[in-house]
Amino acid sequence: MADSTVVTRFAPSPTGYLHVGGARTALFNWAYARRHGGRFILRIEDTDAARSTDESTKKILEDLRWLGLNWDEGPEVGGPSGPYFQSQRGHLYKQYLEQLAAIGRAYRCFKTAEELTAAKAKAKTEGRAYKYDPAESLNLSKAQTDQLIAAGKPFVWRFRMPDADVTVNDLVLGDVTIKAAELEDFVIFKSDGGPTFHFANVVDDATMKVTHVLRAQEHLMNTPKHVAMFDALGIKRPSYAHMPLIFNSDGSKMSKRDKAKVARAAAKERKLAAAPGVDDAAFRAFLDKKSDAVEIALAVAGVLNVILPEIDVHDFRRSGYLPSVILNYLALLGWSPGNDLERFDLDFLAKNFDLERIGKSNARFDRAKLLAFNTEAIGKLTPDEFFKLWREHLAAFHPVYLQKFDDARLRILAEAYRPRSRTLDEPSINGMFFVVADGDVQYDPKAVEKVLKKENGAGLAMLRELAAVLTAISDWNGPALHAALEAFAQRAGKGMGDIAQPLRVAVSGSTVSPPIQDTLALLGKNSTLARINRALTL
RNA sequence: GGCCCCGUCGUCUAGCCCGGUCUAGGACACCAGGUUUUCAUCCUGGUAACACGGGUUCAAAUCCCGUCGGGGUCACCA
Repeated sequence: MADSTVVTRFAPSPTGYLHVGGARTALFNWAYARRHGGRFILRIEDTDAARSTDESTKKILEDLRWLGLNWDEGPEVGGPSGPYFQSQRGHLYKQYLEQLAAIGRAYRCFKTAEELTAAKAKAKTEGRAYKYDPAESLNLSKAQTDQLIAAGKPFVWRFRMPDADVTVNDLVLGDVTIKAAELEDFVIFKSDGGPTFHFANVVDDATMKVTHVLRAQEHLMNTPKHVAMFDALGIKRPSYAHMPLIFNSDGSKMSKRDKAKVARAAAKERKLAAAPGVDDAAFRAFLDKKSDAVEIALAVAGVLNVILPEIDVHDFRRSGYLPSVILNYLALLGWSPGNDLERFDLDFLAKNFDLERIGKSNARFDRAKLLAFNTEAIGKLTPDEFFKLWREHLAAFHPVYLQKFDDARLRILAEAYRPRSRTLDEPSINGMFFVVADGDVQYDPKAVEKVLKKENGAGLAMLRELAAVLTAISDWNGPALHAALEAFAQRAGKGMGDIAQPLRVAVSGSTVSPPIQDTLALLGKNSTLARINRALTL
């Protein structure tokens, strides 16, 4: 039964990429709307002009689309309640502010930030909890107010909270009551003439006729403010559902700074003196924890070859996770369908998602489990599906492959890696030796020592014999190579592993590659022999 | 610190609302074997939890209270 009255929204502020926590919020709102045949709105909360960027908006839209979370109303698709950028809805906020002012529920406050800070400090030294005292502002006469305005004194507008306890009927947590004494008159219009988050949020939810607000639990203490405004405006409150938070596996908050932390630790441990493309001052600031710039973290990670923790949806995309897997895993963080069911897709959520089964306790993000889900999902892909997805991944993150390989060869490479890939990025990284010139293969010293030089160069001796065997092969393809190598192994009384490893190190530089006959076939006879000859000189 | 929310294996959770079927189920991780041409898979088995203390009851993971622990929030950020 379609309940067309349900309207949900996802309202990110465009200050960076789409965070996984935000993605889950979007997912739940999307799923709830779908489940009830309602509408899902995307709204950009860019009231903070200093931090919001168009670039970020673009990225967030792109990530949502990549995930498959399509919105019925919002940027780029329009809708009856537009515009969908708060920066373009100023007239509405003004209008509702006037309405509140007219009924005495909004008033000017001329207190400066310094005065407020001082009052807070005083309360602290006196050991009492600070609470904004509205008396002075409320007692200002019309004449006094006019005079202050005429004098150009800056002011904010505050909302007059009711002198009563406020109960929020949360669909996940149940009734939550906050005592009147805990609530204070908060700012709804800043001195720069723009609305604060609280006000814009409420006016928009009201004018967009949002019926259900599904958001993270960190907003719980904002909700009394929000419902009080709905009440003052005489507008029916939407239903609220606050969901548990998502943390790192160590219990810390998942934040962009995690990337800086990991990169900084690596830079210090390896005594990195500079990072490419980063000027010295900025780099030093980064090391001194004065800056957590993501660009610097990425540059450091690049030279030191360390993997930064994934935080944003885009990070997981770059790491080669499938959108369906991210969605599935995220849904499990805070929701469960019961019946020991764990693998499901968007379609399932659109049919089965409900608020009753949202959990109340915070969850930790477990990358190992995400990886396991991804491994399984990739294992189920057909060769064609894998090829298509990997090709897209390469186009976005490793275009060098598309320059070096035509689709026919790329398809063969894809098939060599498909059964041994847990992410779309693993083959991209592990297969680098396929796309570099023969003379540029990087030899891993440990692999060379262990496989080629150990025991008086037994591996090298083996390689010399193999070079002769391979040179004699005219029919250069997987099955033929396999047959030839196996025959040689028989004659030499060796196991396949004894011959494969020296060859693998010689042609790839490492101990890891697809099955050796496939690797050699893909590389071609010339490259194979050239690399073996080079390895012989190591 | 005030206020608010939460508390089942290492992690995510099922079970809790409607006490008995729970000697607490699943998944991931971990451990031990096995398959394998490296890697990645794959197969088999195993370890592992109701935070603690009271109470209610014939019976409590399930209901009540307290303690402890974790988290959120206290901006002219959102």
